[in-house]
Amino acid sequence: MAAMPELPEVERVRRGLESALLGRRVERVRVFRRDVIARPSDPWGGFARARSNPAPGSRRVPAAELLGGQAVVEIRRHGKQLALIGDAGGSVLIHLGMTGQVLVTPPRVRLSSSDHVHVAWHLEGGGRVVFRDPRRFGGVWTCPTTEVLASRWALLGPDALTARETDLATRAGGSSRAVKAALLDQRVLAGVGNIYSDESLHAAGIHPERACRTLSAECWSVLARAIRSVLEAAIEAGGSTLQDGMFTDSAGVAGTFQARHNVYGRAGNVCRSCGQTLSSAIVAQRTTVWCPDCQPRGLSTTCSH
DNA sequence: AATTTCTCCTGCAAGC
DNA sequence: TGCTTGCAGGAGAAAT
Repeated sequence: MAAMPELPEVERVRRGLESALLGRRVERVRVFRRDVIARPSDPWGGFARARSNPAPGSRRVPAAELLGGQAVVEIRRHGKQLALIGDAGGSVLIHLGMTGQVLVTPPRVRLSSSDHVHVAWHLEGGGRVVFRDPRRFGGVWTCPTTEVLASRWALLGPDALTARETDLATRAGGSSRAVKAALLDQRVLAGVGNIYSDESLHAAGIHPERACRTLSAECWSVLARAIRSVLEAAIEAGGSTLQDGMFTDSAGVAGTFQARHNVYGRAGNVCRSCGQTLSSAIVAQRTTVWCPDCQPRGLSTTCSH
């Protein structure tokens, strides 16, 4: 029901920011909520930040640390994370969490923290980029150098858009966990969340509860290909925007891939491939939907393809 | 050591 | 109609 930015949605945002922000200089930065900002060097990488505004003892973040006065020279993405690179070498890492958005808005639209806008970057010559996130599972991390950014991203697995079967088999192959749990683990594979794990497993014909160690090399290969093709199709369709859908790209445009979901959100409906009723259960703490015919639970070491 | 469960937060929907 | 309850989930911390 909620709309979660996974890799395709973040990639749409990245592309939008590339056209709106690249080469532009940040004139002024406004911070409405200090507690969404941290540094990778903060305790636990700043993830366990205090939840009050401002957090007790939290510092005022210098504008230069948030790209103030700098031109944006590059916009990168790894998995679900986005980074704006400034011409002084520093960068701002943004994670959208569940309900985060990065929007390019006209300067005259009035903003406040009651709109859940937490940070606003005013651009030289007009225009503005804002980070808003009602549920505040997302956040902003300031990285003094691209090395700091790279070291943080090194904690993640390979980007799901380019990951190969050997990446998956090496990082998860021997595990007893359910294959869905492995796909959701960002240290295994970066960028896949609940929607695209279910869609990919359906496309690959693999049951979400199959233990990783029961998957053959052939299965991992089929799965890696399915992940890439599902993500590519989703990017092409502008990502998935669900009913209470927070997700839009940086211009506020919703995606259309939700209309092509084959399993996510369709429990009890019929499988579009075979007509069987789709099953649902909690797997890896997430609502999970699959087709009992297309994705046999079987203990065999081959997938259904 | 590996894996599972709990927690954070808000808005929407279902149920009485 | 208006309240309460439940649910959605990314990812670290805590528990197993």
